[in-house]
Amino acid sequence: MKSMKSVKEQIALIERGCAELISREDLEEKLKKAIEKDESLVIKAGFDPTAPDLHLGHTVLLQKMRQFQQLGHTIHFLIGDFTGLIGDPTGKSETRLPLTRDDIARNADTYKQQVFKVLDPAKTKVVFNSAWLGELSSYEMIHLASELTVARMLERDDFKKRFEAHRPISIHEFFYPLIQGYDSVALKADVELGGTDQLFNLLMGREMQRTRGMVPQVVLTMPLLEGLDGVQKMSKSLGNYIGVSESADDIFGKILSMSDELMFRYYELLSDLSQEKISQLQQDMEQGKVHPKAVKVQLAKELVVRFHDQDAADAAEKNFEQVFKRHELPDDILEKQLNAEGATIWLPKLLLEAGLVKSTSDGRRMVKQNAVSVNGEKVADVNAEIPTDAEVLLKVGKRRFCKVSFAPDQ
RNA sequence: GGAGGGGUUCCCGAGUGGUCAAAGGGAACAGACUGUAAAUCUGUCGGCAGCGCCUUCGGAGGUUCAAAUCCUCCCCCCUCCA
Repeated sequence: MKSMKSVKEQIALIERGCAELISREDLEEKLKKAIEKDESLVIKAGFDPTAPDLHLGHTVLLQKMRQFQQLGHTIHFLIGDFTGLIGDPTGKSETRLPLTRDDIARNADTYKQQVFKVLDPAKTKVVFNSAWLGELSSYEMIHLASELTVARMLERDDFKKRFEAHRPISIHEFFYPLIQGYDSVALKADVELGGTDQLFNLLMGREMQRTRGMVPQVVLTMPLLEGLDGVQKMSKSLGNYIGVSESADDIFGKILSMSDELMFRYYELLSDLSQEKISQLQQDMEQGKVHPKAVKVQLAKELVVRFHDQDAADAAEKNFEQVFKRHELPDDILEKQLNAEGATIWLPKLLLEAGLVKSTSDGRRMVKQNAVSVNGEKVADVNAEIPTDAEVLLKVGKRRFCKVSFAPDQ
């Protein structure tokens, strides 16, 4: 811890990109003490155990967590296996299925695998809130509930809206913020990180710590990253996400296909570039000094490097140029072997079996829409028959390829 | 416990006996134009050994030549009163 930076330097770094810091004075105080005593702060961030499929939206938070690690602090990566049973109240949350011990262990492994693409494992403690929450008796649980009033709960925006709209709020949903707050007590968290939508829950931790005479945690919220549609927040269920485990080509392609407007949002929230450099890029682009696509490529490469490596990023770029700019074939095309059941095969059927369309009807449509090519030649005839005596190269739309070979029918 | 409202294809949402695979919008997909950007225009948007046929409108029955539409029972959701 000898090399810990000054309070000022640390705060400057921590504040960057954040939505809200509550409060700066508290953080200063905590950092000062940490430096004096040569200790690291306990940084808490909670994650839902049900969807261990991290996407770029999560990494906004992870990046911030990594910064804390670089400053010498310890991350407590909290997997809300207990809270997961409740489900964060979203207003339309379905009843969660109870997770088994095995599920949780498996999910935790997946989490680690993905999280450590960003975080430093040596400075990360993975913890489960069932460890302490599972120990609470019903008496203690009810006692916990007595700490807060309904009116206080209704201050939470989401609850308030639902209450005013006469939409249902289940009692158990009140426990979510309560329990999340209690987690902070149990962990003795110094700082808790979360998305802006978590503000209420994060503040709850502050409040509950204060009630117990602890120095309340500092709350740091990060903006929510919009999904590829540019409107709704990135989420797996909306299908507008880029997963950290996706292939280099996919990450690259998805970044390139998003709107220019959105690109700078991604720069701000995801890039390691300094704010000044980002502004410079934006300015250069607006003045026509740089092509928007080049700016986008830079971002795409930075992210591919982060989740894969430099080689993968270069390859992805090369592949991309090859396929979309020069309309050539990608280097690695999915190959499939099918059984030849006759001398020829109906094209829509072939597309289906190659996995390029979801039904023969879909295949017919694609053919009709002039989206299909066989061995480089567009085929628009719905009744086309393809000979099964040679390998065929299929292409549907701009990015779906498959090389099919036929095995003699048994 | 009582009263009322509602469940339609991915989403919103029309449709109250045939002309309904079901209006309209959104999303999505494909084509043109591009930078796999935006905007715009066009088309598609249940399935199928292959265009005519099959299955869809919460579920199960029924009436009818004909049902998303009418009847019966059931399930689910919401609101108000208690």
